[in-house]
Amino acid sequence: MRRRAPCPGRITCAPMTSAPDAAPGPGAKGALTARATDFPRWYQDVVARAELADNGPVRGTMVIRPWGYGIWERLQAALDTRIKEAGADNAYFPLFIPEAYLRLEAEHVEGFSPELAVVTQAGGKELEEPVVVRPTSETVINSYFAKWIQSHRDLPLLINQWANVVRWELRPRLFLRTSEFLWQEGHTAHATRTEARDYALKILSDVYLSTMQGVAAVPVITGHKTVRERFAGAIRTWTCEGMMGDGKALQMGTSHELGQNFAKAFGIQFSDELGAQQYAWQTSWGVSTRLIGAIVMAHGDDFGLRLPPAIAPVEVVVLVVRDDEGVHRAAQSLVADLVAAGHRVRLDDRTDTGFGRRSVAWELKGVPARIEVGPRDLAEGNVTMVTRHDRIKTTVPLGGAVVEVTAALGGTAAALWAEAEAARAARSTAVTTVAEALEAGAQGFATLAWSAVGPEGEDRLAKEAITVRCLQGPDGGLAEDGDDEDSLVAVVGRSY
RNA sequence: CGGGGAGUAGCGCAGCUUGGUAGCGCGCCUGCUUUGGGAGCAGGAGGUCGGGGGUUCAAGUCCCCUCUCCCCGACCA
Repeated sequence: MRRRAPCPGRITCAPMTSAPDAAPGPGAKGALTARATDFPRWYQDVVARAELADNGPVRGTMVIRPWGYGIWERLQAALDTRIKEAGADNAYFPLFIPEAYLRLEAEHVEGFSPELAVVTQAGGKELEEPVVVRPTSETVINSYFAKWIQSHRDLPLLINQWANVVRWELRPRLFLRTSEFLWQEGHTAHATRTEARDYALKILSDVYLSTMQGVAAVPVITGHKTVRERFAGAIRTWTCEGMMGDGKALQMGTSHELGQNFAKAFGIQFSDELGAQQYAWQTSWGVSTRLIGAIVMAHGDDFGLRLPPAIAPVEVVVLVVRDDEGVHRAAQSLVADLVAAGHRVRLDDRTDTGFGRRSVAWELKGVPARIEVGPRDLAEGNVTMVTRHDRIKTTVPLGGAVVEVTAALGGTAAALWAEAEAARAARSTAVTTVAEALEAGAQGFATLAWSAVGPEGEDRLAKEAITVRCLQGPDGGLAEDGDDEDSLVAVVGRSY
């Protein structure tokens, strides 16, 4: 990487004086808990100190603060573009669902009933028919699909909605598990099983994998869930599983083949080309604000959050080091140049607050690049650039700062990706027995033949809080329709 | 629901054993000096001690009741 090398055109290339081992310890003022010391505590600290979110007044609820919501908006934009490219249109369905709808699909209601919030009183009186707050919208949406779909010409029907959903949680964790969260849920109906399956896989790769890996720079593995782990009401659940900094897996998104389960429950039928009545084949798929938690836990370090530029609400912050007219002028014009170059920029000219405090604040928030404009550098026509992911400081000529920042931002995502992938590789082990999987799975991902596990092995693993995260084909790719169960590979580990 | 803990300033906590003026750190406000990695000094604001009852001359502290929250055991984006 150019910035590390002694570099012509620059005056100095210095790493920061405080190496990672100079991380603030427990005694330091306002320090973060070290990630290796207590990962859950570190996570909470980062979420709080980076001002991503607060706990809501009702247990399990979450207030998403502007910085956290800014990340969500960037993720949303990336996902929404891809969803539309996949042909789905946005729509909106109601928050309240008749309780009776949930009961129409047996597995579905069984899967969700423990976490339903049910409204029994409204308008000052008991409701004759209780309504549930949607935990997901299969039931309402499909009841309308049944009305809208009459002919094979109405298919495929591809709908997405951005919404909040409620699943009452006993053990809440900000972004990862809250009683209310924001997500996107897609619901589609197709004429054939193959078409539905292909669409579920298209979403998995072209929307989810593309966003998680290409935008958020989080490496994920894909595969399908075991019967035990799959979505209530699906015939197959495809999943994206990321590995967090402590070796635990996080389910970051799922895409389901629903078969004809809901079509039969809700009467979604169409006349085919021959005039015969057929039940539609369906999919549903979703990702949520949990992705923010994934980004924190996959990329964060002892100094706080680290964001890939594509989802950072601010890509570059220009810091006025001290109150000086020339410095202010230079900083302002640099901001203008950066904006003109297409970057999301913020000017920090709060010189009534100490420089160190402001630096630390932006570092905690994970802003990918900072430019420090101070009189000392400026006297020599320079500014200092700091890249967040490696915390390396570089002195660059003022006139070349835009080019330098653009180049640095271009390398940030790749660097974060490489680091996360190396961490995952270091915690991934191939094993052959359930006993070995118990050990390796406690540290990270253990891979072994599914035939060596099976539903019985799954129970054994579950006693140690280890689950099958996904099943893959013999070559490590997605399983093909014709694959023999015994040829599959299981990836197991602890999870959030 | 079973087991373990905690409620005192915005946040984190001490004080309770042995009742006697409500404290500390961080944060916040004002002023001055500062500002190139969490600044210093001085001054200041901020409290129904979770709630109710009782004992006592006197309760954050002792007794009874009650509420809430957190952590560990069965599900999930």
